[in-house]
Amino acid sequence: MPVYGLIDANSFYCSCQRVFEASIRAVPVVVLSNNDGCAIARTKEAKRLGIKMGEAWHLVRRRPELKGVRWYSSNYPLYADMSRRMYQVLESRVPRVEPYSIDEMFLDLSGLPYDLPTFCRQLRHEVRAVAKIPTCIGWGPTKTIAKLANGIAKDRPELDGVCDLDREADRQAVYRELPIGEVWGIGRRIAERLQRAGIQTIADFVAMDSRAARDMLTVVGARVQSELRGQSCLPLSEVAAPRKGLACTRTFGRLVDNWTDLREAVSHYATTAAEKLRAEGMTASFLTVFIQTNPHQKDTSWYANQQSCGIEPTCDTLVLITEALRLLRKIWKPGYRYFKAGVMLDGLCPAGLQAGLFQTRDPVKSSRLMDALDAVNGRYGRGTLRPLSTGLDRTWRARQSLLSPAYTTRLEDIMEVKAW
DNA sequence: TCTGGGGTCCTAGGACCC
DNA sequence: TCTGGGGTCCTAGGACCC
Repeated sequence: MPVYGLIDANSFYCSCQRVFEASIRAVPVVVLSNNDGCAIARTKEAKRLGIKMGEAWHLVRRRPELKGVRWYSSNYPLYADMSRRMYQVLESRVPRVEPYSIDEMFLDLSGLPYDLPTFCRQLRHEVRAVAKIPTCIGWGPTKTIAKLANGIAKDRPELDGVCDLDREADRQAVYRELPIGEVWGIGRRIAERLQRAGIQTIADFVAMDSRAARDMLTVVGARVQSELRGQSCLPLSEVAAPRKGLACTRTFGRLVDNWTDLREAVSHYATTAAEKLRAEGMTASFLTVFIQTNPHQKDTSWYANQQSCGIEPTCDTLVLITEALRLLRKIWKPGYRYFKAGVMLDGLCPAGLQAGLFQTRDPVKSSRLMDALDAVNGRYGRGTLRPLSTGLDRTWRARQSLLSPAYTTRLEDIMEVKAW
């Protein structure tokens, strides 16, 4: 029988901030989304103060009881690097590890010659000691059960950060207690639909006729049900599937009402998207540009539109900018105050695989230019060398009023320790 | 002052073809 | 001339995840 584990960092982004700032280790900490819009990570102290996931920060921060909360703009390069460190520790101790998200990894714990509760406690302590990140671990016969166990480990401090749902009897007890909405893969909509049908707890759902579950919730719901019954449907995969698309989209720091700024922003997003593409050694053959005014204000001043086109597979920044701006010209309407824009790339293929029969550009020249661009920016920092169309002032950029240093990924930001 | 930025998978329905 | 079935591909939209 397989045993799947799930290790999940506690308040990951906040924990990353705490690694480098001893003074915030015991105080409530919040990390904000791009543009300092809403709270996307909270420590348990912050949760206790009633700060909800996704709450608009400009509203929350006025509450008097939140005076002592320390908050940060999100710093993704830092979090990505801390995630890598966490993975390295796990990889050295567990035969197979599947990175699932930036702060979660599935573990294959099948057939290990250890007592699992003891082993998992040690694993937690090692991640804490080496990568400096606090975690919880849950496990069971399927990924869905491991995920559920992980949630329980988080909620119940008396479990010392681990939860074992490998035994049927333990699961049944848990299933009777927990609402169906707690299950991975059952979101708000589906939970509501199930509740209307009289299904409240996980036990109710597990007992539901499989055909009825399938008819109501399609194959997705049927799979969740099987997994909860202990039949594994979601295998562990150590190699990430090649991604299908990527995007660079941003809310502006202020509303943008003129063509020049919008053009700069879209050029900038196309540049970033192209950099991501090259970093993964891919080309794209489908490009989408979208713009929108404030979606929270849908009256006559609201406008949203998008345009897509197929392109000769490329990862060339200049080509992507040209195409993106051509699409932008088609959808741009003057007189609106734009709130957000984005560039999305699809039809991703490994670079160098499919040289088109009727190549209209010189691929050697393009790839040399892009290599040079990436080399300069790699050495002297992103954006050192960039197309002029991405703008000089860039006043539309998102707010990041409290961005912490990139402690582990930028040499200038490395911590200085003075001893005397 | 005013609300994130990514991704995935599945299904339904239309177009088109044999 | 009329009618039927079945397959593929594409897209939009919904639901989920972090």
